Amino acid sequence: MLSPEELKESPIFEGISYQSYLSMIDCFQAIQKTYRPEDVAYDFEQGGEQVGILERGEASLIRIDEDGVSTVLENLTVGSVFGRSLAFYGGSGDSMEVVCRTACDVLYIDFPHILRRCEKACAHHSQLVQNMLLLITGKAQALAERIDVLSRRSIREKLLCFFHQQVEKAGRNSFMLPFSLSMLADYIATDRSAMMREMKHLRDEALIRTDGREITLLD
Amino acid sequence: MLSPEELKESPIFEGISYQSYLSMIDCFQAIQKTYRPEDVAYDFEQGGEQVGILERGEASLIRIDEDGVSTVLENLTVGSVFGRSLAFYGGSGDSMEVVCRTACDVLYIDFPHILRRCEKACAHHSQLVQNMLLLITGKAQALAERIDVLSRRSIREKLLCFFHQQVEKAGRNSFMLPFSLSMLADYIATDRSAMMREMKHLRDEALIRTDGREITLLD
DNA sequence: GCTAAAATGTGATAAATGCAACAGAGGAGG
DNA sequence: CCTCCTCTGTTGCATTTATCACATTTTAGC
Repeated sequence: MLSPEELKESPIFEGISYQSYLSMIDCFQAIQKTYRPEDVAYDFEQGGEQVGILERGEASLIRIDEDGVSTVLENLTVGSVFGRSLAFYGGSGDSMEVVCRTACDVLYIDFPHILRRCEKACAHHSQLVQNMLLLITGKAQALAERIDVLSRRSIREKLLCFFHQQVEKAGRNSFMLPFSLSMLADYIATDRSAMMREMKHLRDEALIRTDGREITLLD
Repeated sequence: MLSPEELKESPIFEGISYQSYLSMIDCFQAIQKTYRPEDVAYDFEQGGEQVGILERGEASLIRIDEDGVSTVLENLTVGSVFGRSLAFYGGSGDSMEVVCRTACDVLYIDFPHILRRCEKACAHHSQLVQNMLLLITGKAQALAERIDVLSRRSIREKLLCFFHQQVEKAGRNSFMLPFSLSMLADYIATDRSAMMREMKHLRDEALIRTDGREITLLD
């Protein structure tokens, strides 16, 4: 349950009065949960039609294949949404989980309920649908960005594409890596040592400069 | 402009009366256009805040890099949405276009307008937001599926992942490839001949059987 | 501060992949 | 019928990438 102050910060309930919020929580049977680092917040096997909205903290959506190899599919931050209804990475018998990287607050809502007309009088139901539209648009953008990187044919191109994206966001030609180099290798779906070698080449050719996790694109 | 019959088939205007549709077309300044095969329906440079909704036909979202190499980023079918606001593959200076594969009808709407409260009385504005939510959810699912494939580490794994997805959708262990083998290589971001080689290996090991574009997963 | 764990950095070698080149099959259009 | 074009299928060879192995540095926990 959110306090009136927290409500203002909530990505999904933004623009909704505290009064409406209370009746909507009831109407949607929304559940708020708090997790500690390393906790598993959501399992795609069970999850059902529930969608999770990350209200606080950072988490990762992990895929674990038959051989036990795990891969980060998405990095979730405040305002990220997840759930089988939204992005069912299905087919192969791999299991998938949302694992908290930090302490997290997650709000769960029954997704089909959002799309149904509200029997009880939820004054701001349509506002909530609109907020959800914004959140999912954000998700689509993040996924599209990732595809832009992954569809490159070599490690070098993947790295440069990712660096360009980050530089674009930062608004200047250097930026802080949002995660470790190991996770970067995972993000671009290549071997870590191969990626390190390629980064060295980029440094040698003076295409980038690195200082810890700060990376500068030279032009 | 849609006829009352066509309206019923429209993914974005579903559940909206013809009367409301007419006033919404006006309110949203929606524009419907028809294209022939090979036409460019949308250029991400110009497109602005408009989103396109594919009402009829098939199209592809293509990225063209500095060297002129083009890559299929998305395959669009009826109900697909596209536009810079939805998925800005930005950063690198590559250009991006939506190219029609068949004859297409596309409806363009100003996206921010959807999110603003309607000054004129659009009775079904919230229904439209809800429909848009469904369409974008579909897009997110398609993107997530692609990432599931692209995040695999080898051609073999990519192929098997893709085949499993298709088998899952078909509901039986064989399916028709939705596009040519050349485009499949593009979809999984690898060299065509390398992919052909790997498919031969899969055939030799009796993991799959192929007959033209019909592929059967053996177990 | 100490210790264990994770992250970083590098190299040799094997395996996978990309590239270029070619040839046959099939379709579209004159 | 012929021609042009795209799709399919295949190969040898060069390059890229993954694997393994190791040393060093940084981080986190007690």
